[in-house]
Amino acid sequence: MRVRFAPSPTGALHIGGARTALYNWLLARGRRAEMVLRIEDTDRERSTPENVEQIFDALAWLGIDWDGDPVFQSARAARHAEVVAQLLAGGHAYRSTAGPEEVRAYKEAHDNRGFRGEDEGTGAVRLRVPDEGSTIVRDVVRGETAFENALQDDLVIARADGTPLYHLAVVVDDLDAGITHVVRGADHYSNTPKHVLIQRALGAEPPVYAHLPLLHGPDGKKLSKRHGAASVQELRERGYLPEAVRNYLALLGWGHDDETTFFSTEELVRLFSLERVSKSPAVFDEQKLRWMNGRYLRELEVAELTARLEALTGRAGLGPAVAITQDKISTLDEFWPLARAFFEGPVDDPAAWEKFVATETGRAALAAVREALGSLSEPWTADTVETALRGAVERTGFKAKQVFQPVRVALTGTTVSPGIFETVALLGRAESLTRLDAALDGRRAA
RNA sequence: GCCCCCAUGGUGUAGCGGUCAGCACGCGAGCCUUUCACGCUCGUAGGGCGAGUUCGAGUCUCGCUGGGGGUACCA
Repeated sequence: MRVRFAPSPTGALHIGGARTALYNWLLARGRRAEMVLRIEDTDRERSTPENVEQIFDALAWLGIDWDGDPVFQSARAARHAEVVAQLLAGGHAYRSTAGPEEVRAYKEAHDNRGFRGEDEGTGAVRLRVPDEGSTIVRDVVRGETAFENALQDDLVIARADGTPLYHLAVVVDDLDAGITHVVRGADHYSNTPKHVLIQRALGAEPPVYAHLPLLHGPDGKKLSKRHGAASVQELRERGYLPEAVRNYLALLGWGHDDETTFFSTEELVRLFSLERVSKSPAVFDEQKLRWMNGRYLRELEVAELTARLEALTGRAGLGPAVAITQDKISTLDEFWPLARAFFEGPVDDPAAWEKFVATETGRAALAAVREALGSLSEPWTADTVETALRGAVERTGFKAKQVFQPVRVALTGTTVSPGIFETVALLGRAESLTRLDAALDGRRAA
């Protein structure tokens, strides 16, 4: 068994393409079979080196590998030409100058039957499609469908200049590579009878086909940039974890049973089967990905999460901040907004300042806390800080919240931060007192 | 226009002729609580429509409607 993945080589690895890659990969790895990668672009207009590099990066990030060197369709032009010549010689194809106009006219004159041309010895190469019978497409997820040959046009397989067209190229490349299972998007379903027709003309047996349901955006339209993240590159930039993306993507169009939601990659490899792939299109729901990502993120060891965040932000020494923010974030890029105050001082949030610091209770609370913390020496930990702060609360007679929010704003500038005791503990005695004094002096962060 | 596919709550899905139609996200309420989250509890909401087959249909058949895909000398 051998599968192949052929990304659209436009640079971005779209989410739909990523899922197709994943399914192929799971299938191959689960069966100890091979997966080859092919760049389908007969003239390399789209597959620039930069674009191809981006695709490779995205696949690597997702943890999807393949066997052998990637195949560039453009490099196989000679082989394609050879097959075209063979088809011509065998009478399975002919040359015709008929263009779209002629085809339309023919169909109008023939009750919408498929276009049939004359061999003119010049022009584009068209495959001769039988007038009778039908072409059966067998698909693991969709069953069997019969396409009437009489309705199918004699399709162009090579341009007048001899360069091959997609339908011819895929079939030849799959054949030569010994591909046994073609797992691709359902947008190719209606094209499949063409491929089978070419295979028949070549005397070859069709591979096993599996057409995956398309992915849509929340509006039911084809998934695109308008819907937010549309490529795995964007997912990566937004701070999603590859393992979470893999898990989520696997579930878009496939399910194991009625209750399992979390699958390790090993489990996916073991359990995945084409037979359980659903037929109907799915909507990519970033909210659910987000939730799932948060679950994965919280399960990471602090050291591991720290390493990933340091790689992402290019900063070091994030560990302590990571430890107290881990259960508050669901994507990697939610970390910095919560942690920046530890490294860059309080942020400026006038509304928070007005509401909690520039008030009478706020100032009273801060003064009480300044005093309590001022007289607290070592050890300076979340526990000792808590004792001190709770003591201050008691002395003021305020509610805990009335004291803690002003402190939070004084120290971080905002009303949203990690736990207040942990925050004070991490900031340290000197810095905490400095920021408290600044607030008491009415000096707001700039 | 023609051809093909699809159809369970807002979303992803389970079911494979007899279930109180299950699970998860989301949403709502409550609990927890120093903010925001996390976590926990409860709740909300579903088989497009119409026929047929059957003792019995989300599950089988047909029609309709809706959505999607294809229909290039694009991939």
